[in-house]
This record gives sequence, C-alpha cells and structure tokens, in this order.
Amino acid sequence: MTTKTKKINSKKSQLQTTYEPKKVEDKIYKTWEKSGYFNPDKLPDKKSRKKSYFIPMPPPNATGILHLGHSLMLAIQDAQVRFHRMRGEKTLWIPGTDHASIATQNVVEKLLLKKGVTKEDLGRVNFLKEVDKFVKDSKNTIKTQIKKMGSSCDWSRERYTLDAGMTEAVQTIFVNMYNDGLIYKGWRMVNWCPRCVSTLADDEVDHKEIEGNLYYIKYPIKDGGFLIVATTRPETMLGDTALVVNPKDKKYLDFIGKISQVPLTQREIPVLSDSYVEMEFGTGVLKVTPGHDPNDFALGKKHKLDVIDIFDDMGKISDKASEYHNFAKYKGLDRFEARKKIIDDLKKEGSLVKIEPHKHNVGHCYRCKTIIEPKISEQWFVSVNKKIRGGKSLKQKAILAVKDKKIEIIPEKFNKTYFNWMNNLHDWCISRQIWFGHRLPVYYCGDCENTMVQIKRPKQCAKCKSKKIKQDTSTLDTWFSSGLWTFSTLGWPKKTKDLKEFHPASLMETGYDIIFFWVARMIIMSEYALKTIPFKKVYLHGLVLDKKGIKMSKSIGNVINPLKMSEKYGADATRLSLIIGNSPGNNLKLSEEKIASFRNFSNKIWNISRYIILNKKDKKPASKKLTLPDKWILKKLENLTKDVTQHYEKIELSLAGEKLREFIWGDLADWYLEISKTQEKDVLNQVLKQVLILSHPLLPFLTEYIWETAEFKKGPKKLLMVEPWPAITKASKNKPAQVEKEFEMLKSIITSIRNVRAEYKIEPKQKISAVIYSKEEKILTSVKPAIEFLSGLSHVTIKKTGEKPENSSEIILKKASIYIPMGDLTNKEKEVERIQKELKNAKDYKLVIQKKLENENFIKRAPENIVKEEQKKLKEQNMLIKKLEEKLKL
RNA sequence: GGGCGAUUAGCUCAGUUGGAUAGAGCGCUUCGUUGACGUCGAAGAGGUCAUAGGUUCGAAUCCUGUAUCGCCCACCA
Repeated sequence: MTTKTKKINSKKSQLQTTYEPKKVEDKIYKTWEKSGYFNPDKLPDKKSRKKSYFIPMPPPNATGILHLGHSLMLAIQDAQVRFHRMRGEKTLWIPGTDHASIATQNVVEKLLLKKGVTKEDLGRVNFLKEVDKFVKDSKNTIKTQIKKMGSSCDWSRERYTLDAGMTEAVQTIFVNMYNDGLIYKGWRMVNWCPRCVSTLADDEVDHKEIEGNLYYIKYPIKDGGFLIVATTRPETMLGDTALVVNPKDKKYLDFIGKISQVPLTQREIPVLSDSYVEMEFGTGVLKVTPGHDPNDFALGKKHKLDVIDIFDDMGKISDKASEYHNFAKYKGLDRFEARKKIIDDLKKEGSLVKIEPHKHNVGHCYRCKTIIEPKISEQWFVSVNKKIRGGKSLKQKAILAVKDKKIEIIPEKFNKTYFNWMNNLHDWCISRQIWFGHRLPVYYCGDCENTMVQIKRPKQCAKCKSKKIKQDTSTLDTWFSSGLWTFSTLGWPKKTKDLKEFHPASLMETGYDIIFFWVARMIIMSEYALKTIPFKKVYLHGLVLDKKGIKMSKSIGNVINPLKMSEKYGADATRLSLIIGNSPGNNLKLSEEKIASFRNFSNKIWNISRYIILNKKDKKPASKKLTLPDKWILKKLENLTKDVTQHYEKIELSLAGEKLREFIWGDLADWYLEISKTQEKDVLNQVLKQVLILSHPLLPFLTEYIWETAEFKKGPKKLLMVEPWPAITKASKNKPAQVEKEFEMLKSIITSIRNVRAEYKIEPKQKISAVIYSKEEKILTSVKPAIEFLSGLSHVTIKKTGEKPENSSEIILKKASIYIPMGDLTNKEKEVERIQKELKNAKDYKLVIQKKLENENFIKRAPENIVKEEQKKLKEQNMLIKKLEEKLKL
C-alpha cells in the first residue's frame, strides 16, 4: 500500500458511505446559533447589506405539538430567508407563539377535567396560572421543533402574543380605535357557543349540513281555526313573538291581524304579514323567534316585536324566562332535551301534525364543534364600515391595498376570494367570554356605571370620583392580537429602529385556510395603526394531507409526525418532500415513501461530495485546457444558477428543487462525475461548491455539513449560510449552445452503444470494441476515454470515414455511424428487426414534419425561424432514413 | 343558491408568453458485486393530455358548452 492510498483511506474512515443526519443536525444548528447570523444586526458585511428582508413567522398556537403543516411553512420561509440572507440582504425572521385563547383554554380545561377539576373550581386567577404553566411547556416544545427543522429565525427577537410588549400594543390600538369611534359596544345577535360560554366571530362558525327534521305544529287562532307552522327547532317556540305570512298568500289573507296562541304556553302572539316569508317553503307560515335566529331578529326589529331569550349562557332553558313566560316545567333543560320534551308534549296535546326529514345547514363552533346558538348579547365590535381618515372605511382600505396591487397575493386566484369576503364583511365581534386572553382595557364605575377606556386602570371614576372600579370581564378575540403581528413583533407602539427598518414585511407566508381569520385582519390593523400595508406579498400554502388525500387526524391514525420523519430520514429530506411537488394554494399529498425518496437524494449528494472530497487533488484545469465535458458542465451550472435564482425569487421552490435534482443527479452524478474519472484534471470541486450554495436554502443541514467537511472556506465567516450568492453571468449564447450540442452527441453515442449491449445481452464484464465514423472526429477523439469507459468498450476507433467492419451491429445517428463488431454474437434477424424499428420511428417523425411543411399556411404565417427549423429537421430526417434503408439492403 | 379551482403514465405531480414525437419522481419489467453511493447504476414498458365544439399555420396550453371531483362563501324557517 502506498502512502497516498493510506492517506485517503484514513480520511475515508471518517467519511461514512451513508449520510447520517441524526448525528450532524443538532450540531450544525448550534453552530449557526452561535454564529449570531440569525440576527440581522450580527450579519457579516453589514455595510453592504442595504436592502432589508423580513418575514414574521406565523405564530403556532401555544397548544403544543407541531404538525406537517408547520413544517411546510417553516421549510418555505426558511428557504426564502436563507436565499435572501445569502444574497446580501439584511434578513430577519421573527419566531413566536400565539396564545390562541379559545383553543388553549379548551385544551387546559380538558386536561383539568381528566383530574376531575373544572375551571370554575379553580376560579379565574388560579385557572390562568394553570394555563400559563401549560403554555410555558408547550412553548419550549414548539421552539425545539422549529429548531429541528433547521429554521434560521432570530431567537433573540422571539415573541408571544401575550407578552408585555404585545399586550401594550393590543391595549394601545384598542384605545385608539375606541377614541376614533371604530370600536363600540352594543346589543347584537351574536354566535354563541354554549360549551365555550362565549361569543364567536362570524368566520369562526363552521356551517355543516345535518340531517334534521321539519316539525309541523298547529297554532290555534283565537277567533277559531288554526295555522300550521313548519320549524326545524320546535323548542324555540317558547320564545315565539309572532307568526308571519306572505301578504300575497291568498290562503292566509283572513288570518292577518288575528291573535294566535303559542301551544304549551298559551302565550298570545299576533299574526303579521311580511313579504320576507317564502310561500313555497313549509306551510308558508313562519314563526318568529327574535331571540334565537338572526333572520327572526331582523324581522322582529322591523315589526317591533318583543325579544325573549329562552336560554341561559350554557344553552339551558333559563330560570328567569321560564317563570316569566309560563314554561317553568322546562326550566334547566338543555336545548336538545327541551326539544324532545316539547315534541312529546305537543304530541300529547295533539298539536304536532307531522314530522318530515329535512337537511339543513347548522353552525358549529370551529373549536369544539358544538352547535352554535344565535343569541342577543351585549358585546364589543369593530366597525368596518365607519369612514375614517381620507373618508374611507377599514373595509375599503383593506380592499384597496390589494386592488391597487400594493399587496400581491400568491396564487392570484385568492384575490377573488379575498374581495368576495371583504365586500360581505360585517362588523367584527371582538369580545369573548373566555378567561384566557387579553383583558379589554375597559373599566366601569361601580357607582355611576361610567365607562372608561384607557390603558391604565383608573384610580377613580372620572365622573363621580368613586373608587369602585371594575374591569370588563371579557377578553379579546385571539385574532385581534395576532392581527398586529407584523408590527407588534417589531416593537410597536414604540417607534423602534426595527419598525423603521423592517416594516412592511417582505413576505407573509401562511395557510390559505386562515386568509380571512388572519391575513385580512392584519391588513385592516396595519392600515389603521400604521397607515400602510403589513406586507408586500402573501404566499398561501395548502394543507398537507395523507397519501390518499385525507386530512391527517389522530382518530383515523394517518398522522405523519414531522419530528419522527426528521429523525428517520433527516430534516432536509422532510423539507424537500414538502417542497417538491407542491405549489401555492394547492393541497399536498404526502407519504413516508416520498420522504424516503428524498433521503435517497440527500444520500446521493453526500456521496457525490464524498467522492469529490476524497479525490480532491488541486487538479483544476487551466481555462484554456477545458475539455468538452468541463465546458458542458460549467455551462449547465451557469444555466442552473440562473434558473434556480429566478425560481427562489418568485418563490417557485418546487421548480428550484426539481432543477437542482435534475442537475445534481442527472448531469453531475450520472455524466460529468463518471467522465471525470477518465480525465487528469476536472472542475468537480468548483461545481460542487456552487451546487452547495444553490441548494443551501432547501437542504441547509446537509449542505452546511459538506461545506464544513470539504473545508471550502476557512476563517470566521466560513459558514455556508452566509456565503455570497453567485452572480448570474451573461455569457455569449452561441458558443455554449455549440458545447451543448456536441455533448448531446457524445451522450447519444454512449447511450446507443449501451442500448445495443442491452439488446444483445452482452455482459457488462465482457469488453467489446467499436468503430465510429463521424465528421466530428476531432471532438470525439478528445473524449475517447470517456466513450470507452461509459459504454464499456475495450477500445474505440474514431475516424472521419471508413469501411464497414464485418459482422458488426450498426448504429446510425445524425452525426455519427457506430459499428460494433459482434463476432459470434452476430444475429442477422435481430439486427434487421432493430433497424426496421428505427426506420419506422424515423419515418413516422418525418411524416409529422412533412405534414407541417406541406401546409401552405404554415409556410406563409408561421415565423420564419420556425419554418426554417422544420425544414432543417426534414433534411436531417431524410438523411437518416436514407442511411437506414441502405443498411437494410445489405 | 353564489363563487373558485381541478381533470396529463398504475400513483404523485411538472409543463413559462401557444411552436419538435408531452416530462420527472415513485412503482413496474430486464440486466448488473465497474474502488462515491445497492439509500446505487444501465436499458425498457407505460399517456387519444376528462369530453364535445371553436379560435389559430399550429392547442395539454386560449375561448365556449358538458361530465366528474374538490374547496370556499351564504340567514329559507
């Protein structure tokens, strides 16, 4: 063994043949963190970083474990952040968590219930302590998970929607909006969740079709006769305050103005007329329950009807109403128990005419799936229609931001969705009866009931000087605080340096499912607070589904855990599997096999690098001495750089990833690296270096690890994550195209020889020889060893022209004829069959071209260059056919 | 009820402003222990681009209708 091989072998023992992400990822992440480069203030070459780039990370809910949707978001954002950082921009990515009031409170409530404790047992203060404890834990879990994915976010700026700064921001904007008359308190019909015991915003209600019944109930009329009413919710009859018919409905003309009695309670209600009533639906008679239906509420208002609230906050028949309105026997019953009981009683009384099955849409709480109860309640609202600065409402400002293209939504199709929703936007109910969240900065005087809206708790009533001050018990909708995320994370309401430097954000990347909840709210809030857009671009990703396209859920058992996948296949492979084959706004079907296939890819990159590192011998050729393959791979690399850069710019990460894979696996590994084995010198090192840079945004761990192993750079700024992005060169177009053509010829020679080998089942071990006649003799001779090596030839003879060797298989290419002496293997029949197949192919293709050229209009109207190209193709095809036919004659 | 989108190989998807015989990955078939890699390599099979029309010299790509699927929004009791 020579000294040289010994040296290689010792190095080799350090370089495993398989890449083991588990062993390197945590270490690499720590190196990054230690460098401080996640923080834009600590980036190298600070002075030259003029442009700033900012992404506020959508804060995951503080409820715990991250899922693949989060991994997807992290992968996309990290790729963007790394790309912009390497491009020399002052790049900031702020991480954080959202307190997610209802969601988190529900989770903690459930946990406590397992121990048999209710939140009421604990009381508000102690319950909140429990929540805080829970949140602290899950925040840490989240942080660890974000790091595991390789996210290069600035932890020194980490935020939480309930931290002191955020709270200040929330209170400030609340007070300002109140003073501007944009926030008001009022009695409205709201969506009430009896399980959460709280209001919900309109968009927090999921409408689902359920199989219900239509109950036909007889309402007696005082002067005799009766009306039959159809309803899906018989229990609400306890709160009926009128019957209404359509004035055009001849059947009921005589009843208008009469008095009816509500069955079971005998309460008297009028029979009115209103064109709102559909004559075709049910019996054409509508019972009006203004307390428990938004339409009935509107109708009730119009006809000045009483409102009877029959339920308490938990959705049970209320004590007060039941006694006052004569239905005490239902007191305390739950909504659905009451329904059963009432149906029974109606049957007994003979008032129930019939029951028909009926499908209808019912609102459900988006958090706990409980059926929503419309309810009249005094709540706080943000007015979206009140005109403010510039005579425009918040709604109008938010619409204009997108209409005027100040904000670009990717993919574009969501523009329509956005406008559609915005145009139909009603005032936003922002108060919740949840304990966990931002308390409203609203105080009441215990004596004179004066309302004071201010950040600090008043010491005494501003009016009557009373010291009995109570704070409003409601908390704010979670989205109210997350709506401020783009600027509250930067220190607003303080006029910070960060705010000046980074707002509006460069990109908001989030799921399309929260475009209304969040994206729209951020636009509204930023337009109000900062008079500007919150971000320049919105990129909306889709949902991550299982292999079959079904949503992942614990109950189905089809959940893929991103951490387990990263553990098993590497964070880089997991990231790639989420990015490649995915496009904005579309859902992604993911399987473990897909992740595994990208593990294979990272291993391939590792082994390519391993080979290059172990064979690194300072053997870069002088630029004048570049071989055809050298020039070709460099040209390919140049194209790749241009394409990939553009794809990153346009956030077309899937395309960037595919281009990289194509180059690395196809061009580099399968062709150039193999050919380099036949060359004294090569450009492998230089190509690898640039490939690592280009791939870093997508595969940060692996590329950084190889960068370090290959010792591409030494010194303090040696990390790949801050390596400058390569410039896109403007090379002349003609010459490189020539290089590509020549290399394509080389490839087709090699491929066709391999082809013949496969057809004749020539063992790879068995070396054969070949003769090539080509006008390109010179260039082919220059790559002779490559041809021999890659097609398994013992020897190849290359000449301009010559005799056809005896007993040989013949391959006719456009620019070369190849003869492989077959000796014993000669098989005339097979040879004829093969050539005939080729001939048929060639003729079919010729026909296609001919058809085009025979079309007069094509010649007349198609652009000249296209016509010329077709003519050239026809010529080539004719020659090929001629050669093949000649061969058949022999 | 209104709106949006999809339909390309067995599966998952690419396919820029219309321009070669429509591509990739996975899967499948055959072959292979070449000193980077079997988490690999070579060769191959596989598609009337949902459907019917239209525009065009030329359509997977643009327009219209139809079918199927999906999503979002919506106050018919």
